[in-house]
Amino acid sequence: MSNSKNETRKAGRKPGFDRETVVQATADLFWARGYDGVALSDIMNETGLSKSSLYNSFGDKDALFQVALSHYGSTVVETGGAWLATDDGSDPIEKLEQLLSGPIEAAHSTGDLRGCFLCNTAADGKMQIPGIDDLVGEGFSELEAGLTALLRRYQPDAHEDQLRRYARLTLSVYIGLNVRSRVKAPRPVLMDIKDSLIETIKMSLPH
Amino acid sequence: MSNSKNETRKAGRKPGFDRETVVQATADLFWARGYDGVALSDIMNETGLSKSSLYNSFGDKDALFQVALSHYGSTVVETGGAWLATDDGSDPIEKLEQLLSGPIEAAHSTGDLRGCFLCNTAADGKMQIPGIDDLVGEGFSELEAGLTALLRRYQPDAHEDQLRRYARLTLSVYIGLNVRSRVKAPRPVLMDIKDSLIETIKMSLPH
DNA sequence: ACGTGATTGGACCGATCGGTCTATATTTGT
DNA sequence: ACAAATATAGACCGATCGGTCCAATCACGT
Repeated sequence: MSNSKNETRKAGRKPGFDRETVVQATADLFWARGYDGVALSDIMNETGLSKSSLYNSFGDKDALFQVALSHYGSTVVETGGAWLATDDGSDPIEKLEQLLSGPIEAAHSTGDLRGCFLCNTAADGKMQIPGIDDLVGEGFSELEAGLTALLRRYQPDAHEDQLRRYARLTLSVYIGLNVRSRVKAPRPVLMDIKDSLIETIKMSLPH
Repeated sequence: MSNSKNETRKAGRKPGFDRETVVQATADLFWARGYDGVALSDIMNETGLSKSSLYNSFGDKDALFQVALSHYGSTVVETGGAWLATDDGSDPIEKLEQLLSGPIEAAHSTGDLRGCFLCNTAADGKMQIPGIDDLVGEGFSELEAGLTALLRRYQPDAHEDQLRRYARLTLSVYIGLNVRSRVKAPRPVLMDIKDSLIETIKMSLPH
């Protein structure tokens, strides 16, 4: 008889690793170096797992990448989207400023050139990997929703359509900012982009 | 001495290919599939040249990529920038509309998912390849200059600083648009981005 | 005609890739 | 205690990568 569903209570050795930790390390690798830039041996070195364990627990490289991007989506992107959407009493424009300053400071202050994993993946043209296109789409949708909520808080009287349109504009600017951060575009250029967008929002959604 | 300028005139077999054609084909490959997505064998197949000829005439894979991106810069980007900057009597807003519609139509009408070679390269994180960062920076600068000129034509009275800031904003939006086109973002989303930017320009640089 | 020197195709190379397989270790149900 | 099921390490595999080398080819200057 088989059993109900989840309990296939069988025997077997217990995994000697924490899944979350492994996924996190894998995501960091793919984030920093992209799909082609990461070899299975890199993941083995970083996680301490052997190839068999990786295949056993996650599947092939595509599946590994899928899991990594999914993890990024349910951590960085989701918390980011929620942070944008949350009304914590802060100034919405200030929050927008912080969001856009993120990639700029990452590149110019901390020298972090990873950019945004979602953006990198989208630009990489690796969309044939199963599930990737959906994950990217969902991630961008979450950010869009967060931005829409943020703008709604800034200007509650605006039409929903208009808020969404400016949220989409903002997201596109954010993507462009991330891309240009990766190539170390001069700080004044990036600052201009940030400032002009904020100026635009202020002007288009009068307070 | 017969010869013209520079050379040590020696004997030797003549190259059996047109350099321009080879560079063009190579650029198309790298554009469509990125650095890691193209093998030397792909270039050999596409151009008909053997590995030795490629190494002899261009150098290693990095040099090949460098030449390809440079070619893209001096054709697509340069003519694009010049087209933007030229005052051909057209409506500047209409020209802006055409620019931003480019990636949208490419993805949704012709199914062309190559995006922008410059943007793809920037996002790819392959900046350690010699000369690449400069080429990318120059390309973006050209587009920025073209956009600045375009906006100046739309609103000659605006301050140069403001024009440049909005040109940079436009370029960032354009990059984001290209990235999202590659992942087949829904057409309405992309149209919203385009429309909101144009609305923004109209509002910020009153006619 | 002839030799010099550049061009060319293709064999060849070591390294690395993603992926599989087998032997062994470890845990659980009976 | 024992068998079944799972986890792990590492050897192993074929394919492919970028790059080198060499012998054959060909054009030019003399």
